[in-house]
Amino acid sequence: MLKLSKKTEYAFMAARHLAMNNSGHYSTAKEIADNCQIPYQLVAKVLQNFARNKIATSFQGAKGGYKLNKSPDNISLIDIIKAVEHNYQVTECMQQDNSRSTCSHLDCCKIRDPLIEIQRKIENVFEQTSLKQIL
Amino acid sequence: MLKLSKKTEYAFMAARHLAMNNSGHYSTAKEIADNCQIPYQLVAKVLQNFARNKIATSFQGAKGGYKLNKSPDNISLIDIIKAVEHNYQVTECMQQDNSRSTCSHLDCCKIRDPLIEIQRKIENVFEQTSLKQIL
DNA sequence: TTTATATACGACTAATTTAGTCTTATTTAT
DNA sequence: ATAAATAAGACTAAATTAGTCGTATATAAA
Repeated sequence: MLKLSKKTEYAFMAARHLAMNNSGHYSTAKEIADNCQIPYQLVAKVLQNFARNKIATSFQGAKGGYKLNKSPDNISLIDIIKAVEHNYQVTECMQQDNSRSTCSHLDCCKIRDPLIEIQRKIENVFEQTSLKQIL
Repeated sequence: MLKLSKKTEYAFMAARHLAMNNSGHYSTAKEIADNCQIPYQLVAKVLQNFARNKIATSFQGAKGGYKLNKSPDNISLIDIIKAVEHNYQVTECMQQDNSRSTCSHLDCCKIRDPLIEIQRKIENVFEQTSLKQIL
């Protein structure tokens, strides 16, 4: 429990790679996959998510690739997480697409509200850590 | 990702139930299962874990059950989590039974050390929240 | 001393989620 | 044209999580 998914780990690695590339050319999915030894298709999707979420800009075609939109100290880990994870809430009943009413534990479950506070604190940890800090 | 398992949710609920029982008799697995609408066998195991980890004391036989060993403000959520979850680390490579050498990402993976710090902060959130706070 | 009611616990199965692959379309520099 | 890249959905495999079953043991009370 509370384990980061590979998707998030790969996203951190890919973001790190993009942040450290100052060679002029755009970083490609293949390059990152090879360099970090992670499956090509997975990095590719992570990078597509970065582009969709404005963390990076993509350039299609030959000599294409990705570059970060902001400097690493202006990108927080929560931005990266939110870009690749559909749901990163600590409990199911906190997930956006779940209304409270779907909880099967009814009124017995009084742990939801205190857990929301915990969720907030954990999110804060990721929000306060910038990409620069993991370079 | 970062989702608490049902096991942990059930553990929080069961601990809450134990904490609020001042009726004199020991709380049984069946009672908690019925009251909280969670599968009997699962609560039973959670409670067994509580007993093994000295969070609660068990009494076998008829009129048996469980009672907490400490007052709710002296039990932190991390105690409860550690009692029921074998591994609660945020990344695989942080899990006790994994040495660094098993990481397939080799030296490319520089995210481990910063994540250890994040792990520490998250653990801290659970450590600083007592059972009393979720009653 | 038998019965009913509990915990203890390992083995197993089912369900869900996560990880990874395959395929096809589109874009663009050369 | 061709090669090299992103874009994206459908699919499969693997792993984890959730839940069940069966059996042993302990104990209060009839």
